[in-house]
Amino acid sequence: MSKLTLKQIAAHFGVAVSTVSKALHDSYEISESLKSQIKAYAIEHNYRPNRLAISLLNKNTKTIGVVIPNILNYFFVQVLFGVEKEANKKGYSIITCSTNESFEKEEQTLEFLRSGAVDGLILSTVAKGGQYKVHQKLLGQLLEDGMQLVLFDRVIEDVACDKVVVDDVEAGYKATKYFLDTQCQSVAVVNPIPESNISQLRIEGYKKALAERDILFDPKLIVDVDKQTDIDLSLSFLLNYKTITAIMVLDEITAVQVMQIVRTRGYHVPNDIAIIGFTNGQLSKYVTPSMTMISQHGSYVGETAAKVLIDRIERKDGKMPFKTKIIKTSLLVRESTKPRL
Amino acid sequence: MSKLTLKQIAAHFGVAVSTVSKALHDSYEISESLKSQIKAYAIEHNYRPNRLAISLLNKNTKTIGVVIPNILNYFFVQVLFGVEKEANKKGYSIITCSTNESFEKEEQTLEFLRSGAVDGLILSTVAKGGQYKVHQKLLGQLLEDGMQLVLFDRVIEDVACDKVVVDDVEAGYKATKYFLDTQCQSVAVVNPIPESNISQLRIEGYKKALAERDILFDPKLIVDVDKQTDIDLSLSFLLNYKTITAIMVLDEITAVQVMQIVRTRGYHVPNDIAIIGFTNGQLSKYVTPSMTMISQHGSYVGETAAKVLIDRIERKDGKMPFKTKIIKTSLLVRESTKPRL
DNA sequence: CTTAACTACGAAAACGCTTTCGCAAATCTC
DNA sequence: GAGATTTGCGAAAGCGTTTTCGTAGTTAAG
Repeated sequence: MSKLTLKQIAAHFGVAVSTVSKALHDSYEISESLKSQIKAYAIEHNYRPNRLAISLLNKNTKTIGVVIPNILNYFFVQVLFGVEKEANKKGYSIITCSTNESFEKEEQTLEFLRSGAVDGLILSTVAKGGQYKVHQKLLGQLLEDGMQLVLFDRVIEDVACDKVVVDDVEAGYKATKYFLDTQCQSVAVVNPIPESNISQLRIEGYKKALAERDILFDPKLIVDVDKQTDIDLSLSFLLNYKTITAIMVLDEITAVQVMQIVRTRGYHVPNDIAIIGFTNGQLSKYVTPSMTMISQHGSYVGETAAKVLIDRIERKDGKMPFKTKIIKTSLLVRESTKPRL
Repeated sequence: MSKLTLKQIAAHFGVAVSTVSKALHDSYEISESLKSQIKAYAIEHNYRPNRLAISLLNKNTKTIGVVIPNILNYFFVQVLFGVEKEANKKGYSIITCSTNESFEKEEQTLEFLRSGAVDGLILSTVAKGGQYKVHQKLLGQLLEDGMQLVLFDRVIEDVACDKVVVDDVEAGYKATKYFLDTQCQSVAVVNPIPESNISQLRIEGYKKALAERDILFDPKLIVDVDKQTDIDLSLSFLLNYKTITAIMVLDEITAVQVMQIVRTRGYHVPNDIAIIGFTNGQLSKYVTPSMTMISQHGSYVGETAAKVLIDRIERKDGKMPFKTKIIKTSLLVRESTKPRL
C-alpha cells in the first residue's frame, strides 16, 4: 500500500534500522548472509529511500529551481531545455515556476522557494523600475539564507551573484550594421518590451552602429509598443513620418506581425523594407518570406546557467568571486533582409 | 549565513523549541507577551519553516510532478501552463521533467519521482509497443506506493488511474468532414507520429468520415513520415499516385512544411490542395496562408489533469472510481482551407 | 590462559518541525 | 485555606534517513 521504510524492513528481520541501512549500503560491518537477505527483500519489495529524509539530513536537495517570466515564450522554453539537460547530467532535477510576467507572482514564488525545497535558483526577473529595490532586498535575504543564485537574461545589476546574460548591445549593433551594409540606411526600431532594460541595451548597440556611419540618431524612429498599443497605428505614424528602409523588431511575434502589416500596405520585404527580428523561435523560419533573426541561443544560456549554479552549489567552501558570463548572439540571415554583397 | 531554525530562535529566548513553534502558530497556550516577542524576532530575522521537515512529518509535499515527452513541443508547453495555473491556485508547486521522447529517460524520471518528492504525477508517456508492459509494471509500483497518477494525451489504457485524453477520433473525423464539405473529396493524411496510438485514433476518425460518404479508404493515402524520412520524397509519391485535393497533417511543424513543399510545386493552397494541421501553436496563425488547425486546448487539458489529480490527492480516503476525461477539440478555420458555404 | 583484535550488530543522535502530554505555578471556587 | 481549575511552558515522540559510537561475542595472538 504505502511506501516501504527501513523500519518496516528492520521489523521484518527483527534487526535494527541502522543494520538495514548499512546492509543496503553494502557496509563491511554487516555479515554477507544478512546483507544478501536484506538486499533481496528490498529489491523484491521495491524499496526506495525517502529523499525528503535524506535531504533533511545532509541539507541538500539535489534540486534547482528555475523561475521564468513566461513559459509560452520560446526563448525561455529553450533556456529551460538547456537547464534541464545540464542539470540531469549532474544528477539534479528542476522545479519550474512561471511568473506570468507578474511581479507579485514572482515575489510569491521566491518566498516559496526560500523554504528549503531547492539548493539553488536560476532566475530571470520581471522586476522593473521601482521594483528593483524590493527585489534587491528579497534576493539579498535568499543569499543570506545560503541559497545559491544565478540570474539570467533579465538580470538585476546590483545583486551579488553569478549572472548569465546575452550580449544585447552587440546584437543590436550587429543587426543594425547588417542593415547599413545592405543599402538600408533608414533603420527604425519596434520595441515590444520597452520597460525591460534589455531593449535599452539593444538600442544602445543600434546607436553605436549608427554613430559609426555618422548617422544622426532620431528618437522618433524608436517605436514602443505594448499590449495596449495598436501596432498598426504606431506603424502608420512611423511610415508617414519618414521613408523607412529597415526595421529591427525586438521580439519574434511582433516581428512577424510587423512584417505582415508592412506587406499589407504594399511594401515589398526586403526590397522596400528589410526586417530583422529577435529571438529565433519556430515562427521566423516558416513565415513567408522567412525572417532574418538574432538568435540568443537560449538553450546554451540555460546550460551555462545550470553549469555555473551547480558548480557553486557543489563547492560552497570556495568563496570564488561572482562572474557574469556573456553569451554572444548570432545573426541568422534569411529572406527578410537583402543579401550582403 | 545559513537558515534560521526554530532551535536557534528557542536558544535566543531561552525557551523550548515547541514553545517557539506554538508561538508562531499563534497557539493559545503561549502568553501574549512571549508570542509577540517571538513573532517579532521571526519576522525581523526572516524566519521560514523548512518545508522538507514539514513534508516529512505530514507525508505530503504539496508538489506535483509533470512528465512530458518534449518541452519544445508547444502542445505540451500549453499543458504545462495549464497545470501550473491550476496547481498554483490550489497551493501546489510543480516539478517538471522532460523525457526527450526517450523511454529510458522516462524510466529514470519515474524512478526518481518515486522517492517521495511529489504527492502525485501527471504523465504523458513515450512508451510504445512492447514498452507498455514494462511501464504497466513500473506505474503499478508507483500506484502501490500510494502515488496518485493522472495520465494524459499519450495514455496507457490498462493502468488503473485517472486519465485525460483529447478526443482524437472526433478530431480526425471533424477535419476530414470539413474537407468533404468543402469540395475536397480526395483526402490524404501525413502522419509524423506513426508509432503513437494517437495518430491511429485520428485516422480512425478519418475513416469514419470517409465511410459516411461512401468513400473507399485507401491505405496508400496515409503517408507515415518520421525524422529519418524525407517528407519531400514521400510527398512526391503521394502526389504522383493520385490527384489529392486535401491533406490532413498530424502535427504543426510538419503541416507547415507540407504546405511549403506543396506550394513550391505550384499547387495553390487551398484551391488545389487544402490543408488542415494538428496542434494549434504559434506557427499556424502567422504562416502564409494562415493554416486551419485542430486545436487540442492544451492548457485546458493541463488544468483538467491538475484538477483531477489534486482532487484525488486531497481526499485519498474516498475510493472513488477512476475516470477518463475526454477533451473535445476545435477546428480553427483559417486560409489553408476553402470556406464552408 | 589472558589480552588484544575482530566481527556483527544495536543504540542513539541528528536534520527541522508539529503535536500530544505532563506538570508546575498561578488563579479561582466555596 | 483546601481543592479545583486555568495558564504557560517544557519534554518527548515521531517523520525516514545516515552515521558515529558502543559493545557483546568470537577469534587470534602471545
